[in-house]
Amino acid sequence: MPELPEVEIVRQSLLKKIKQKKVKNVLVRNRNLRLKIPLYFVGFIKGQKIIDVKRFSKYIIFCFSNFSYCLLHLGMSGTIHIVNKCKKNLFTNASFYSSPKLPKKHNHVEIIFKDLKVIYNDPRRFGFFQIIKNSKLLKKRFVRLGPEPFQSEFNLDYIRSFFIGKKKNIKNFLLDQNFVSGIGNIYASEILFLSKINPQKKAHLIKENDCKKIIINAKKVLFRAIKKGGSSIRDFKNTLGKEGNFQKDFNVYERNGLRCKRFGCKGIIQKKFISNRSTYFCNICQL
DNA sequence: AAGAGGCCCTGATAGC
DNA sequence: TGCTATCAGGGCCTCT
Repeated sequence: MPELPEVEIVRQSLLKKIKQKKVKNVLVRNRNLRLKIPLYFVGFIKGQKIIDVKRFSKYIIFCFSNFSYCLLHLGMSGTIHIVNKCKKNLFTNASFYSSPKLPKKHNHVEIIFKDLKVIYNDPRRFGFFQIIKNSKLLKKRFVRLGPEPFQSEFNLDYIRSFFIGKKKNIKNFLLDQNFVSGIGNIYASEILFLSKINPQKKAHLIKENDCKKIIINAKKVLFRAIKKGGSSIRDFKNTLGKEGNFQKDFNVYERNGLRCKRFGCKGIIQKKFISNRSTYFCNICQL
């Protein structure tokens, strides 16, 4: 599901709902996520006040009042639901919380506040929570990751020096979180389409002008996707269970066999597996 | 050292 | 209806 824009949508609604609130309780139904939830997890978080909810790349960062943190990565299929406490049913435990279309299976973790709860659901369990005990360790956690496309460090000099002598194709570089972080399989194809670059082009052969296009279009695609509430294909929903809208704006992703949307282009969108990941591009304007 | 490939896991869908 | 195979938006590990 989630690339940078989807994670940002989730972050924004979490911040709005739980900032300055105290964690009343934590319920771990299944600790076997990608990283096993440690035994001290509940005790560590319980009683903490959420002073901020930040994000780096595809990681949500809960910031606690004692200067510790909890990372949350949604993996491929993780979703967050925020459910309000339902006053009407205060005396019946059965429907204590209002829950429109709340999935019953795979609700692995619940973080409970006075007036609402945050539910983590993840069928494939590729997501994880991770306690980070201080800001020094937080910095260390992300030290290997490349800059986000929005950061000034993601500039022409950085990209050009990174690409020197590299024979890996550009599409795999956009997916490489150590080069640039936050881009996933959908937006990699979309960025290369806007930049008119063939996804299989070797990085060391990419000219300065194309690097500039990547810088501009990476920002553009991610920014637009955030504005549209993220992309919903298969299972992404925001914290209220509503779908995003950016999938309607896809130029290439899952459009194989269809006409290129670029004005005047007669191309047909192709699907090709590059390193086992589906990749979409126009056979004419991305030559 | 860089780069390709496998693997973690469940669910939806297609084909027989 | 019910099998099996294939594919999913991520990231880490291992092998060459």
